[in-house]
Amino acid sequence: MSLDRRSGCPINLSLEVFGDRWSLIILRDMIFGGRRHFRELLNGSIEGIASNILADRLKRLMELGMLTKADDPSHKQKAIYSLTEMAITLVPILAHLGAWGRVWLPTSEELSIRAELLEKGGPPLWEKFMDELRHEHLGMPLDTASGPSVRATLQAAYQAVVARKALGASPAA
Amino acid sequence: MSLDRRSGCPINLSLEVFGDRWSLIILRDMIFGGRRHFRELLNGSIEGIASNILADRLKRLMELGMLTKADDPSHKQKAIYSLTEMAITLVPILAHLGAWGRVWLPTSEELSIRAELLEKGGPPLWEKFMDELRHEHLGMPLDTASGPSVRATLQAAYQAVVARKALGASPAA
DNA sequence: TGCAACCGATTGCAAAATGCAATCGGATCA
DNA sequence: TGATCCGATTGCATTTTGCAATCGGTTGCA
Repeated sequence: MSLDRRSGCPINLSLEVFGDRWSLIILRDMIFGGRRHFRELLNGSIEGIASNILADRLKRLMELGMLTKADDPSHKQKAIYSLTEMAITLVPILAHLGAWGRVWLPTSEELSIRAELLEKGGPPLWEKFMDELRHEHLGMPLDTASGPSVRATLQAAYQAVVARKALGASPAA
Repeated sequence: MSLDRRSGCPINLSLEVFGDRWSLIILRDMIFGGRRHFRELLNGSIEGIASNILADRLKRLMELGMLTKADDPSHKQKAIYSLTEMAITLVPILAHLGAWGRVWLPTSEELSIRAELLEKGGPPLWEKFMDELRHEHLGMPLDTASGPSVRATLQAAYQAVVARKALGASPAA
């Protein structure tokens, strides 16, 4: 919250941007979950952020240039949040972070399948995903004719794991 | 500090490890600064961590399996902290983070030169650096006959920038 | 031998951040 | 018209942080 004890070190400055418990969670939900509205972020994330913290972090991320806010034309009260290029370029970092967490931390299978696919896809997949995000959030044209979106692919893999687990421990046996 | 509101998501779990203001700063100083002792970490880092916070984070990072502590044979009171493999594999993440910060945040020239070199070196340089860290911290043999250490190279570049700036604005004009 | 400096922490206390539940005024929907 | 949803905001208890002083012990030096 401070922004003052800064030291010009890239890592330190990066930590001042998302070195807290929630900022990167919000960005994760926007990037991978496709969430754009306050309520979606409030109720959608598994971790359960409080509304005042969410409001504060959205404001802070806007001030830092990671997000922009606009009126949702379909609903006079709805605000729609968009990622900036600055936030979209976090995708490789999030991919690395997910890969590291998958190796070293007790991740759950259904929630780490996306990290696994993202890791396996490597930089080309990240680039495709970033292009899709630029399209969604910045209105850029989609130059690569593409097939299913990366997010849809990740989501489908997640659903497949959830469905398999719901059928019981030994589904195809 | 919680470790409870966990959600199995790799990114969330990663944030529970170093999603705070100081943990990653400490690891940065150990990795890039070569610091191994409490006092070095306390007085060495530009950002000025408090001693109680440092003690708490070192303990926490040990509990998480990122660090180990041992007696320094040269001094009965000195403790020497070592990185584990889990911490050493953060090097690519730190490299990416530094690269991102260098692009998007107001980094200082002398403190970002290391991030720049690390970025330009790419994965091969990171691997060499990680091997050196494994040698220093885990006692592994150095298989690649190597030339100057990565840390020394980064440090020399930093010193060169500092020296150039100390000579005044237009040194070679 | 004495004494200052240094070792890794720990303590007490003030300030700030966070978590939580209730609530706001307005817009939308039935 | 009334229930529901919208993005927040408020008040308050709890937790975390920052800061300075200090701890008991070790070391280096005169």
